[in-house]
Amino acid sequence: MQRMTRQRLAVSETLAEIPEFVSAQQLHDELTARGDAVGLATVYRTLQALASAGEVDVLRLSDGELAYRRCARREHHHHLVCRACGTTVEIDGLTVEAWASLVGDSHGFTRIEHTVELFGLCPECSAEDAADPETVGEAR
Amino acid sequence: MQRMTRQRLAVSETLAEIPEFVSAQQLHDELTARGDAVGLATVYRTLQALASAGEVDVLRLSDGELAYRRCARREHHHHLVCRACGTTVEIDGLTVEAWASLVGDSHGFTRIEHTVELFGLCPECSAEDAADPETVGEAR
DNA sequence: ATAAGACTGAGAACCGTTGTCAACTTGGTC
DNA sequence: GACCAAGTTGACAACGGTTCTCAGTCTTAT
Ligand SMILES: [Zn+2]
Ligand SMILES: [Zn+2]
Ligand SMILES: [Zn+2]
Ligand SMILES: [Zn+2]
Repeated sequence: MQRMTRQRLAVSETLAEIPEFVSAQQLHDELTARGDAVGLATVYRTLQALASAGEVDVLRLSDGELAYRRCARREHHHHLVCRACGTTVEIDGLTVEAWASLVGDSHGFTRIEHTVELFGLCPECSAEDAADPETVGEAR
Repeated sequence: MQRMTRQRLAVSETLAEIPEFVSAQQLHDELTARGDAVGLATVYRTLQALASAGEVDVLRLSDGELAYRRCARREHHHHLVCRACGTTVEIDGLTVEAWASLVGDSHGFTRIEHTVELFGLCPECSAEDAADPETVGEAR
């Protein structure tokens, strides 16, 4: 039976207040900074649980680490993420959904799953980039 | 200046003979099995070099590890990979390419990059799966 | 209040990957 | 061919994110 604990609440609520995708470690740091410390192992466990319950989305950053985000919609969707500041836009991929199953079918594959993520520079970071390409960090 | 060594040749040639995506460690094992041993660090270095030279494709498996494959075409493309046996089909994604830049533009994002991979069960593995869903391994 | 068992957290373990550095090639030069 | 500068190798250590362990703690049903 699932129990309600201070730790789970802290993880869940804090995650809800962060609009960008964050790694388990970043969230752990944030919790600590807020004086709401939770063990790192618990942060990992809780995020996994939230993810497999479909309450949060998981994304694998280019360096391989996992990042989590509480998205507005629970239905399947994709993300457009700013590489410099992390700003994230939720995208529904009707076009890609159709494309994916079409491609799968045409090759006789079944049980198709797809990974589709978009990365770029958001409007603000694009402006900075145009002004001086060197200063635009590639944070994620 | 880049030099030609026994090790680089072994890695490059062996990779060319393996039709599936393989991890650095799998390739290292294969080389050892073929009596053509190459140090693990060298396998990693060589694969990185081949990848950044655009000679091989890199894919991140669901467990996070990197896998490499010498694809037939050097132009940008995507993959449809069998989760059970690794069979891989190269896909060109004209539809997704267009979709990705359209979505990026419509949100004012620039320098869009995309990650698009399809996973499923190939025709043979689909047949096994239909016969007995329990026996179909989920190797990758 | 009590007890069963779910949960926590410090630290160890894990595992893919990268760094280190002395010894070993390779390839151009004489 | 001999020589040398510098690219390359590989055993091993180190790294970083994630998972495991397990004794102690807390939640919840009764
Ligand atoms: Zn989302
Ligand atoms: Zn989708
Ligand atoms: Zn390819
Ligand atoms: Zn593409």
